[in-house]
Amino acid sequence: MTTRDRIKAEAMRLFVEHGIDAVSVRDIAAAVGMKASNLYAHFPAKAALIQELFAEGYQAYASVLAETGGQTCIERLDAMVRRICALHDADITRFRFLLLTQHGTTLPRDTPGPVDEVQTLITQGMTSGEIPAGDAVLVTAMLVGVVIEAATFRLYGRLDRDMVAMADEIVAACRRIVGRN
Amino acid sequence: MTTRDRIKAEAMRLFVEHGIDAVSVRDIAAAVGMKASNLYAHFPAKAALIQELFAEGYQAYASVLAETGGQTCIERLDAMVRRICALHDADITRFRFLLLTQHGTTLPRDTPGPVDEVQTLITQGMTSGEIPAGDAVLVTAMLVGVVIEAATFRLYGRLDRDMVAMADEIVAACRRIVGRN
DNA sequence: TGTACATCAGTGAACGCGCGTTCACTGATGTAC
DNA sequence: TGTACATCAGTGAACGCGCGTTCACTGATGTAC
Repeated sequence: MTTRDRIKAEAMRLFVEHGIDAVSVRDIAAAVGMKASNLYAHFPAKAALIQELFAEGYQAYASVLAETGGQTCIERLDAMVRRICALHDADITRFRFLLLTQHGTTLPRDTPGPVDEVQTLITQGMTSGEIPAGDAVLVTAMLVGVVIEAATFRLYGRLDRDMVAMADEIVAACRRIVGRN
Repeated sequence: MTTRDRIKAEAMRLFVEHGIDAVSVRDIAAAVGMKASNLYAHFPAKAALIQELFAEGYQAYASVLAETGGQTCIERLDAMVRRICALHDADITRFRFLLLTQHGTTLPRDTPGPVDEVQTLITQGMTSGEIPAGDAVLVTAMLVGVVIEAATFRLYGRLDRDMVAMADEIVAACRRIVGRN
């Protein structure tokens, strides 16, 4: 693990624990075991570090969705939900970081995010007739909301099962939302 | 409108527009048309102002849910969703503020929030058998997620209809999630 | 084998800045006699 | 009617602080001759 990666890991941990604005570059440096000035040998600015963490995390979720296969749209939707659950459980800190930064950080508008992957799938399903026609964007919003909020409840201790353990119920709800149960 | 209320309104507007940490007490004072020092005649600290805004907004949502009537659980759930949609459309800035502060601000743990109102309803419905048995907390999370994410999509311009205009579709999805469509 | 040099992660001290907050003061307005 | 006083929203200047960032420097390690 390179020094650069250690900085990223410690920074994300601290951001999640205390909030982004409450963590100074001195805090991050101390967690890594160096002085703040040396962070600037690895990142041009604090904002660049945050941006990189966000973009990578967001990208990871988008990639996992983009790679998901399946014969029918419903099968693909099921698989997407399950893979997101698994990805969440594998790195809860990252999920929490994305949750924390989602409102406020802006991304390059051209790169498709996780939401776009779902929206594309739903739109296809409606076009082909596999899914009952409707407002594809609204349906996408509701699907995304179901997964995110379940994870958020887990984050704050309202739910204590892993996302993977709840995946069957979440998948079932998603199927009902799109109208194919 | 008292000076105190003007401070609260301008502060919320600025917080939503630029993010909480990016808005200084000088910014708020300038928006109201006074000097920063005079804010302290109305609020003991910046944090107290934020706390008050959050608590009031959160409370408003909880109250609206608590007051919702209806014969059956499903009727009450429908009504809750519609009232939340209306409340959202009536003050989008407040919704956005709550969205922004939800991760990071902590509330007095004893006061029941909007989420608790929904959870109580779902639990009752499952106990009485009106709603198919299941994990009441998970179902609550998914219901909350559906509404919040639809509003979030609207906030970021992915959806451009008012929440009230989408209420029928949202209500239908909620019914399917609880298993009574 | 020994010496000179290049590389490079990391340091220490300092910078200017804007932050939240305090406090003695002002000046307009209302009230008592 | 005029004077003295209380009230109170608002001001101006200053405070100490921690922030992000810069930069000349250090000291260990590897390499060439």
